Amino acid sequence: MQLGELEKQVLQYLWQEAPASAKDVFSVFSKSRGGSLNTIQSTLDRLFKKELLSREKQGHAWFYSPRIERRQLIAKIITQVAEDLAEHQEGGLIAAFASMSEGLDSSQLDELEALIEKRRQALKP
Amino acid sequence: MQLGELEKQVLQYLWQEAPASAKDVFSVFSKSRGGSLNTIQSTLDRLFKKELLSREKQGHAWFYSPRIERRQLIAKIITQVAEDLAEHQEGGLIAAFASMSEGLDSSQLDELEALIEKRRQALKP
DNA sequence: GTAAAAACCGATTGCCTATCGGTTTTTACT
DNA sequence: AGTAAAAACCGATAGGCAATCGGTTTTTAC
Repeated sequence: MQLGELEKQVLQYLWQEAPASAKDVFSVFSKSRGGSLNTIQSTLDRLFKKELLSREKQGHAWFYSPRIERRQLIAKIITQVAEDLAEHQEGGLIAAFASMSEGLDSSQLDELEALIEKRRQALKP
Repeated sequence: MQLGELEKQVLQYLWQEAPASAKDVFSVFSKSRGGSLNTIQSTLDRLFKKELLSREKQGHAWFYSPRIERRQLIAKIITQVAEDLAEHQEGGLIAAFASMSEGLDSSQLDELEALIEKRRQALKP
């Protein structure tokens, strides 16, 4: 899943504020970065075609919302990267964890253990 | 760090077998995928310019080796992805872990805990 | 010193994002 | 219903990067 810079920014915005129309997004982005409404529109369309956004007519205009949570997208991309580069017998997720764990310090390991515990609770019932 | 398909394959090869010359790599790749020696050469060159490979003259030809371990590269790319997409207050690494942990089952959590333990030992002094 | 090997250079193609002008379709109002 | 405004849609273009490879220069080995 390859994402351009503007696509990422638009996604970020929609995770924070959805649903939103092209015009809505444009009115926010035009201040900080200029550009035209059409650019935003085609970016939304590209994200829609990538199935990262859903859309729904509300009155006149399309309103877009993320189809996938931020974390799920991050996990998806990361898993893919790991699968692409890991040794072939290794599973993507565990390979990714193994790779990253080498950069953690003691307190981050604590945080990570807390995450594991949380996840175990979620799996419990 | 954006990598093309051939670049990834060449890296994979070099992690397994280094140092290697363009000709070495070519002789392996030409069988499975065809292409010309020059293509391999410019791919090695691109990876070299990206500082993912080092090279050294051995006799006549350049011999290339990875400058970075497989896991380090995976970790680097993953951290970058996470930083790009995480909420801005969140740290890249922990964000990445948090995202991925949601996809793990119980036995994978066990594996992960073993990794943490191993990492703790490594930090010990 | 010359022939072979390898490196280097430059051009081309193809894919994808970003950009935006212009046209068509839809909506809303009188 | 008829028209004006709004929005969507279409198509073209530019720019960046990987992949590809032909041709030229440099290096090496005998």
